Amino acid sequence: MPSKRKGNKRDAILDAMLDVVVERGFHEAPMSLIAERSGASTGVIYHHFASKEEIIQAVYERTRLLKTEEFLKGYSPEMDARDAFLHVWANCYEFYRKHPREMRFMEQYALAGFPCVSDPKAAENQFFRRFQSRAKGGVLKDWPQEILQEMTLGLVARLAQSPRKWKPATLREVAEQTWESVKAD
Amino acid sequence: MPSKRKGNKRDAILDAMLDVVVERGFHEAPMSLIAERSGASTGVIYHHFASKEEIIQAVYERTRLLKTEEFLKGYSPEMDARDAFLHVWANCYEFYRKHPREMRFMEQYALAGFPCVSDPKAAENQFFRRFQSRAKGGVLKDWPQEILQEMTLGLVARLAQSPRKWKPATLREVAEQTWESVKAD
DNA sequence: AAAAACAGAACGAACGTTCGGTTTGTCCTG
DNA sequence: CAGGACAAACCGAACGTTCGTTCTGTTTTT
Repeated sequence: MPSKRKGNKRDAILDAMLDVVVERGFHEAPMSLIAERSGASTGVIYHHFASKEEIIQAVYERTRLLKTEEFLKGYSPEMDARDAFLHVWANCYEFYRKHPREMRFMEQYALAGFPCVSDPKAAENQFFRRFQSRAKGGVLKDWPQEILQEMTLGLVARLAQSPRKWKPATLREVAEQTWESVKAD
Repeated sequence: MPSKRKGNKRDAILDAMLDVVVERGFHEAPMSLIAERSGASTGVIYHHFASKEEIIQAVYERTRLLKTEEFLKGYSPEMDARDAFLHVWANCYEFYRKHPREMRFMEQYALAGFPCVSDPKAAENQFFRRFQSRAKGGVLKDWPQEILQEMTLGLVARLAQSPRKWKPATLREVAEQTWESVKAD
């Protein structure tokens, strides 16, 4: 049971919801279990949150913010295009590797039909504005952004999700080959 | 309410479960709604299936079989490597386009922690045996199969999932570029 | 006439939520 | 610095609802 600062159990409740949803799915995530895992009583849970759904939304929002921050860490628009691409690729892989539970939660959240009030791909979009297609003065192939995104960061997400750990050399090769695939000729 | 042959409601129940799960998630998929949507009473549902979970497993298995069949339609191991690749790529895209609900169900099923008794990627694996990496006498880059799979059929799955409909010319270009990315130099 | 398919009311269990009361923290006043 | 007052944090039993499942009986098929 992860205890947090100041005797406040709000974060512990969010952590518990994240864990339980990832382990067992939104079905089979009863409040009684959230209470047990977080070390909070059902009473205090409803002191912090109005409903179960509000907890889930809060986990979503907290994770979305964390992702946006870590994605763009150490990136600046002045970087050379290829370097910037490989840098964010690595950031992205690192994030998903370090936060596999958060990643699974986000995917399940979107798939299960919860309302995504704020764009879950905000981080990706922000980055891709740097690399607009050549027709718009960018350096990438003249394909729709969504396709380019799936070929690059979408691929990273799924590679990081795998239980296998890839050799750094292989990952580097994949990243470089990907860059070759999407950059304008 | 899709009615089926022979007055048998088994299929209608599976269809209803598929629809409801995709629309609302495994949570919020009560039997009462399955009964209403399928036009079957709760009594007859439990005549055909032992439990709610068994219905879900049956939907999973039915979809998995359908997918395996359609993936490899018109494919034979004697085809030229590049042609075979592009052919199955197109099959794959078509399948996901024609069966978006089935696709979402399968993803949610795997994510929500249901036991995958039979390999959900059986179709992909069967196809990829044709294209083993060069180190094993194949024609693809010497990367792990899982990576190659994500770069190719995994990408198709994502593209087909998008609400946007891509131009056939663009798709063809993406397919060809993908082949260039994964084939051995 | 026997079996399979079907209907829908009913049941117990489990769920999300509420409620009354207790502890802990904070800050004001003398 | 003591003490009292107010609020926020907290607990867990209890409530009403809804869920998955069962049961008894009816209709349809073979």
